[in-house]
Amino acid sequence: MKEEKFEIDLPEVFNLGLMLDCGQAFRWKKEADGSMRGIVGDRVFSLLQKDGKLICSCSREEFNGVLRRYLDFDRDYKALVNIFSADKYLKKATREFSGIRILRQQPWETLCSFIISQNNNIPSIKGIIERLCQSFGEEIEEGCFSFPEAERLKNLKIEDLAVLRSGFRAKYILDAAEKVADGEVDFDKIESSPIETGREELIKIKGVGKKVAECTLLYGFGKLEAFPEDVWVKRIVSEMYPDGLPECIKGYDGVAQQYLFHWRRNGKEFG
DNA sequence: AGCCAGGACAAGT
DNA sequence: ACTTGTCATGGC
Repeated sequence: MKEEKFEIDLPEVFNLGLMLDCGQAFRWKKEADGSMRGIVGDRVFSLLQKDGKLICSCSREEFNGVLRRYLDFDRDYKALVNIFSADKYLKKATREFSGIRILRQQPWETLCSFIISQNNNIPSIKGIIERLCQSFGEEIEEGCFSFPEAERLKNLKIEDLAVLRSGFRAKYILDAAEKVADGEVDFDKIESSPIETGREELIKIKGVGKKVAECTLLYGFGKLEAFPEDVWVKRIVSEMYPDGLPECIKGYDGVAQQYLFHWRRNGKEFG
């Protein structure tokens, strides 16, 4: 099989390694040569950021059809970061961790991943997801498995998921698979509706509360006004923004949240 | 060894 | 409408 390559110039605010490993997605791995290897849908991609270019192990058509959207390639993050700089903490966070973009992952994978994330830590989340894919996904290439569809999971029983070691979350995964596969939670509707509709739909799933719903809407549906509040972001809000979030993030609350989350999680408090 | 983790839920005020 | 105990499991 021939290894295709496609190169493209990068926009200004773009850090591939950071955006793929800052708690949005859980399946990308950094290779020895610095490239990132991961799976989107039923394709394995190897991506390398080098000298202002992105080098992709795929064709131009696949980049335009899959990665351009996944990486939020065409949004002007430079302008966005500039708007955020009106706030002093965001100014620091965006400078220190410049180049984070909000990924647009597949909705089902996003939903399922953040159900698994609840009351859990990132290394453990990655392990559970990896075992989920190995156990129930399709092997695309040697050692690379797709994320199993809701239809694949919906008829499984709790015992079948024991291999995941996902604890109390197993029953939540099954309820989500059932409601999504049966259309009781309608992804097309969520995508084409205002965010409030998505919130109402997603929390119909057992084990999906406000936080998981916001994460799904942000990372899976591109609703950048979604604002997930996990323990870290709650600390940020209570310590730095006791009187409310800054006006400058309006409409892009989730983007600001991602910078602050990563900043705080990497040991920064007040600076 | 014990505490915590990108929470949600049910039961109790 | 707010607070609290509980839920599995693993990482550190």
